[in-house]
Amino acid sequence: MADETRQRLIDAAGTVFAEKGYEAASVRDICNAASANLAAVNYHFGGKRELYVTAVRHAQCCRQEDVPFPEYPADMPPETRLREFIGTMFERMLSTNRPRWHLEIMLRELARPTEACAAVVEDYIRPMADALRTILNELLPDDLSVEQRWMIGFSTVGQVLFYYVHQPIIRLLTQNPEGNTFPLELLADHVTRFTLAAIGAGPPVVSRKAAFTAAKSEAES
Amino acid sequence: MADETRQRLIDAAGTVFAEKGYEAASVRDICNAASANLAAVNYHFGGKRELYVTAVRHAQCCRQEDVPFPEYPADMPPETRLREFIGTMFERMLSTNRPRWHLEIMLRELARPTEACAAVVEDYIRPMADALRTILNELLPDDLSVEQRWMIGFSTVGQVLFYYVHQPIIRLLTQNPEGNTFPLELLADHVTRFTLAAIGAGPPVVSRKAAFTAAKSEAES
Amino acid sequence: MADETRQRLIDAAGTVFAEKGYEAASVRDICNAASANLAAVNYHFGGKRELYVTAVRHAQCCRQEDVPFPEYPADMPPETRLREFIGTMFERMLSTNRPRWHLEIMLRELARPTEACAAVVEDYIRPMADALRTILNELLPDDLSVEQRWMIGFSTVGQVLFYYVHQPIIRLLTQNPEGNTFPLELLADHVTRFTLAAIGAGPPVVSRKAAFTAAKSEAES
Amino acid sequence: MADETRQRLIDAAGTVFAEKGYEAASVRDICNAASANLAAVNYHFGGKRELYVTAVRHAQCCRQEDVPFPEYPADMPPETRLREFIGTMFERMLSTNRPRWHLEIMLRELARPTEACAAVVEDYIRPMADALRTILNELLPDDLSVEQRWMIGFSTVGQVLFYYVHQPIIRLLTQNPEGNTFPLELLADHVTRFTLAAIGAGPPVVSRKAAFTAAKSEAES
DNA sequence: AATGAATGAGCCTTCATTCAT
DNA sequence: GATGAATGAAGGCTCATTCAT
Repeated sequence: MADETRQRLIDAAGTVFAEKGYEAASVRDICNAASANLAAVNYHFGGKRELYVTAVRHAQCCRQEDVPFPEYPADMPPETRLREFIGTMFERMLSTNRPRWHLEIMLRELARPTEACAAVVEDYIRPMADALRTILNELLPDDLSVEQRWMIGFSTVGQVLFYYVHQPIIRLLTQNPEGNTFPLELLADHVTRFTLAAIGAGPPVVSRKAAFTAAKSEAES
Repeated sequence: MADETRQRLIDAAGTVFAEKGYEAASVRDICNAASANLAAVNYHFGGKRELYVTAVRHAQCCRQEDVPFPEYPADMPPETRLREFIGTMFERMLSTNRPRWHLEIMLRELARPTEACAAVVEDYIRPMADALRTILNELLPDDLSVEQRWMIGFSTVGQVLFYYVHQPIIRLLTQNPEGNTFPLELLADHVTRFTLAAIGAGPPVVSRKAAFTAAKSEAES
Repeated sequence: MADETRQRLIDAAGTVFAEKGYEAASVRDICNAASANLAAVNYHFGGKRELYVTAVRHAQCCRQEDVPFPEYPADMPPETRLREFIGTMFERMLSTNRPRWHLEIMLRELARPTEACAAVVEDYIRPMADALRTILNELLPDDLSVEQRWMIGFSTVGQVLFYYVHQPIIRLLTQNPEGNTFPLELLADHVTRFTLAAIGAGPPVVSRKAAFTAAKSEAES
Repeated sequence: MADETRQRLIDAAGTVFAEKGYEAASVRDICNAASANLAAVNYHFGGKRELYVTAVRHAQCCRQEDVPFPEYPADMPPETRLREFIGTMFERMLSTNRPRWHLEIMLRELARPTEACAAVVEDYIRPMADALRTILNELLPDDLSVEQRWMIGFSTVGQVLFYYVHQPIIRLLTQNPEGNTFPLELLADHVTRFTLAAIGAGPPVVSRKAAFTAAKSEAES
């Protein structure tokens, strides 16, 4: 019963924190949502802040289990692995199968970090970053500087995250007030091709010979 | 004196709201920061919420004046104009000349929209989106679907925004706890080249013939 | 213009005070209702309290002018004059011709007296009491004590006031939620006859030989 | 301890509300008077308004228990029962044995009804009205209209209530600034006799043959 | 003479927390 | 171990009032 209440509290906290943010969420709401006593939060966790940290930690654990990064076969080409990686990221973020709050609360944390942030980065983000770096290293020349590698990685995940973090703007801009504007697979394909082309590991995202070719030709002539 | 207090209040509100977020910011703090009376907020704006909206509106006005988009000469090639556009975005976001809160408060708004969001999008974001689209249209073939155009645009600005929104993660990941890890010009160059290469309008960001070439060769053989 | 604003302020104050009571009425509401500046109340009257007193004073003046007590012809029998007196009281109170607040504000004052009360009693109530006493004195024997005279007077006006002060209860009790349950003339007739009968100056309000007669007869037999 | 604080709060609220009225009474005052925490009101009652309603409800319960209407013996003549009824009313209202606020708060409610009023009327007033009607029915002929019965009842209780509601005027008029001007028993006797005489169920309140008799004689002659 | 700006005190309410049981 | 009662601090807001113009 003890752990049961504790767990209900964490789940409720996640939902409420994710929806309203840390400050606007009240322990009353959380306890009501968890059908728990008002004092239970302080009893089980010591306070609101600690409950928040616990909820964030819990979220990241769950998220990792939910949509784990695939184990790539040794012979899978890096382009395909990049596609898998990006596809998994999108799925983690935009998939509506699982409770949204697991991700929401983490991204909230990442955009406006609190004491729980460092742990999230180390336990959740850095593994992802490492996985991406491993893939990219296979696609990139060896003589790149560390900064360049970071920037290429950021350009990659920046594209993905944009669709999550700025979903509201996308909806307003495209005047598509409901639902995910673009199918997940389409997005994953696009970002993969965009990235591969940018690093010279694939064809441009647009089929026609574009301005660059023309410009280069001009310069050559 | 009338407008003076009002303005001091807006500035203080911006700072505090940007730093703590809407909920955690207290009218008392704002009034103290503005050396104004506690009741001044209600007198001048009608309430906390209205002050917030006013501050957001003010931020977007200022930001537009601070770092206006340049008027491009008619004969400037679109590649250069894209570089200018991205450079201006980075400057707007990461430049430390002006009070940070102007941008902070807007991005906060865009990630977690309130009633002030729609106005920001229409007045501030959409013009930027239009400017970008105009540039990209010159670089892209005519037969692209609307969705593809949006996605390419999002891939472009997504890279830029990542450096602002996820600054905390970048610092933690690169273990560079202070300052902007990368010089603005470097970032702008990178994103421009990344984007141009992705749409076939420029060379890859990495000089060496990368995996793609190899893969293509394999495929050709 | 000065006096004009002043007068508008008094009228608005009367309405608002009558409707909400002294505490619940705000100078803001009053100034808005009077289309006057927020500071006008303090400028013209010195403060909220003084405005209230002024409004009460004004109300009592107007009320007296509105429905003045008639000048009785010398030969009018006291029974008729009592009927006139009671009729005038009812008219003053329940007549809907004039703005209600003139009376409302005064009765509010009388039930829960403030500093304005004494003036109202002396200028408005006492003359009425004197008029009533004069009438009753003609109907009553000379050897009555002062207390008895007061009590008879109170029994008379108590009946009248009940219909005003406790109008809400009357509506609830008689389950007649709207309007004045009884016509003014009917009420005035009833109270007059009730009073006259009580002091032995008229027949009982009920025609039939009632219990008293029977009881007396029994006692006599 | 739980109910203890609650009760102290109700008592204090009653006193303060009765003295100052709903608006002018502050939760702070009430909590201080009850030696309770400022937040206790919201904790126990949910808010100021609810505390007020609770206090009114409590007042009416207590008042009924304090001075219950007597059970009349079957053979008690209706005149005596009327006297008992009026005496009880006066006792309920003017008796100084019990805290004044029980009644004050109820009469405040009845003169200026809020949401608590309907309950007071149904639970407290209507039983009294029924009791009075039962008594009067025995004294009145059967062919009276409903309106006439109501008016006679109102004339009766109007006399009684006048002494309570308009106590301040009575003191000012009779220039007797302190205490109850008239002994309760005297008042009850007076009102009873006044009423009985009015409905022809008793002798006039004044012994001497009054104007009516004279007038009647004149008319007869 | 009259007003827009500003003030400080006070309002009710909600908060996270603590404590006795 | 777990909870209902109670707390003190702080919240946003409205108030009547004052002041400089």
